[in-house]
Amino acid sequence: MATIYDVAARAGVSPKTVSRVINHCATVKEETRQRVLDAIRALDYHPNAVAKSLKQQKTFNIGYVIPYGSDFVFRDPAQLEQIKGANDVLAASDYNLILSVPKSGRDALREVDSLLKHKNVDGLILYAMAGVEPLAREFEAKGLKYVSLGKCYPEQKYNFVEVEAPSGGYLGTRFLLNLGHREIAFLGEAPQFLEPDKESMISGCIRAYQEAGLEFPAQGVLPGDYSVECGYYAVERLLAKQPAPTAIFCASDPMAWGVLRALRERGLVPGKDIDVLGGDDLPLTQSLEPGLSAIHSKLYELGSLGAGILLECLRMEDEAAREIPGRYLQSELVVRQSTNGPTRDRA
Amino acid sequence: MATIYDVAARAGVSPKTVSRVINHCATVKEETRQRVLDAIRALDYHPNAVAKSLKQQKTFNIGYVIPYGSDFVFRDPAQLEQIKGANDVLAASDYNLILSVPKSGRDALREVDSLLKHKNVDGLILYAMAGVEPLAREFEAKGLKYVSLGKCYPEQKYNFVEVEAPSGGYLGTRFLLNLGHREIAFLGEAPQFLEPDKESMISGCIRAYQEAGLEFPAQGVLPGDYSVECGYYAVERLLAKQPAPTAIFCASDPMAWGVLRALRERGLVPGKDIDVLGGDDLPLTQSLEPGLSAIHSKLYELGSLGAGILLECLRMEDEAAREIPGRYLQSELVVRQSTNGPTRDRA
DNA sequence: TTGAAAGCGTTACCAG
DNA sequence: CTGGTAACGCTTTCAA
Repeated sequence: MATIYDVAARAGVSPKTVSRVINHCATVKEETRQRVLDAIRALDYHPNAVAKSLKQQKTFNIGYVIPYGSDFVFRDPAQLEQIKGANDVLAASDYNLILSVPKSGRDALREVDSLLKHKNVDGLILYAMAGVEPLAREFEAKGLKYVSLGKCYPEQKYNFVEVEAPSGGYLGTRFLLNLGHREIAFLGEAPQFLEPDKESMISGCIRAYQEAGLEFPAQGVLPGDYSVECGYYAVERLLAKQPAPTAIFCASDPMAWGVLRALRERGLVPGKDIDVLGGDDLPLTQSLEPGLSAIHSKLYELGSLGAGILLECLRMEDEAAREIPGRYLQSELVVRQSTNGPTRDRA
Repeated sequence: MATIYDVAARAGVSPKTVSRVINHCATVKEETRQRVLDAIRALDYHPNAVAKSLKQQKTFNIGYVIPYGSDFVFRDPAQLEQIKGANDVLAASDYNLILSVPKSGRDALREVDSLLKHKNVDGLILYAMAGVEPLAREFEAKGLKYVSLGKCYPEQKYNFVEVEAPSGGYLGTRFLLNLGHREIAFLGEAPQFLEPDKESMISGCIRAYQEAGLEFPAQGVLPGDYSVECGYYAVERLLAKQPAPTAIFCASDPMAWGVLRALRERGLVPGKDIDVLGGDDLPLTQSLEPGLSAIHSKLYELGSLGAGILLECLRMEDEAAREIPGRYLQSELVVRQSTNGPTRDRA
């Protein structure tokens, strides 16, 4: 492998001049520049990234840490939308994406250590979920630049991007109430996935009821784990409620898919016999026919914005970079065929 | 940040001795070893991976290259199973996983360049699909260690792991024929996804027909792009065939999901009115109720075995490492509720 | 506009 | 069993 010295020798200049040419920086006489470029081509020279890293104390690697086990990550389409967002931004930059997902959630700390301690990342994207606070605190203590997807602890003010779950719940519930629904069943988030004190989608649902002057049916809420199965198996219990729900609002799309399937099997047609509203509006949902109405959570943007902010951090000088105010992403309602209001003649 | 010199100074030894302790290699007197360990702890010292890389000409990074655009990758559960397999193996090793997925398929070469040329990976996992041959040839020319998931070109003998598609097609078709089906519709692979000359699932289906002494209904084959939509929209054309198919065999699970949905909407119950067989047996399929029968393709193993082979390569001496014979993964049939044979009284 | 030489933090050859 | 010292390949201060 040719080094910068080989190039310098062949071009009859010093390594420094070659370096200047490579980094298109300084003013190099056009003629020498050409000579150097020729030598580079002739030797098929490519600068060694590792050496450059050592010198510049910069690796051009960014770690994307999801401290929750690979089952959770690779089989959840919502996770993948976030990763995709970050990937696309980083692919357009000079940075590499090091994906750090422990096989099991219990190995999380060890994984992160290997990235941090050995300092072969310049910054981190950290997926936030219950239990992540110690990690975030460690990053802060060590002065490591990071941005979290979701808040890592309630008081976090900086360096995060978060989908505002309550506002999604509010939007969806208001919509269903306006359609005339009075018996809505909710398949919400499981407490163990939420940061303590994090406001859930449900709190937004409650607000919508209050605004409408109605009492929120707390007994109509079931916790869910975001999965298809969970939605599928929840239907029996949801339908058992008295009075029977005329609509089901799910905190995630996969749960809604499971609900749709279970309803069909019971001969109930979504959007006709009973309304269903999803909570992510994932690409797969968008390609389903007939369409599932959903709260569109900007998951792709969560990832891309997070990566963008981190890159910005890395460009800034150290001190200021620590404190980029957190950003909230608002959800939007996408109405498709699964929500048409309660069936009058069925009530 | 403390360096090895700081530790050496504090422990009153030379950097070399510290190095020895860190790498648990040489024989260091227990007492000095303890002194060094104390110093390491006291200074919160962590070896710098970049410096180590430079010295050892080894980065401990492995690139996972999918030269096909992030839409394709992050929204295809089958891709993700493969990545998960590789991730889990690498997570248990000392290597980091650098995920290299261009935003658009057209940027593929540029992406790979940045990894290769700057040599900050020790090896590559390359996902093979139509058009990947030049990349593989380049790796070989440069002596870069890689393993491909799928063959990159027909004559490839070494360094690949492949799911044997024809044998899956054979298994599934034989099963359906044995159930008594005579009118089977196939939703196969799209030619643009296949390496030229690669045997498709369909060739295995044909073999099953031949063995049964039946003629393969070539007009019953539709190409698919593996997606849910594709399956959903194909149903109309599949059902239009004369005589009407009693079973639909899909080359991928997502296509089968789309088919199931479209059938339900037409009031046809899978496994009763018409049989459906999927081609991947993805985790999501496994969690569906009632179950979709499917050819279980070992996608997770594809990724994990690929990563395992690459790690093995990296441990070997250069010359020999280039030629690890390719491995084929056999699929298995998983029978669930969607395949029960043709309905006699409907024929 | 260009170059000599030091240094980034390791590892490793060769002495002691 | 341990230590001086030269690499690894690049950047960069300072001087010419």
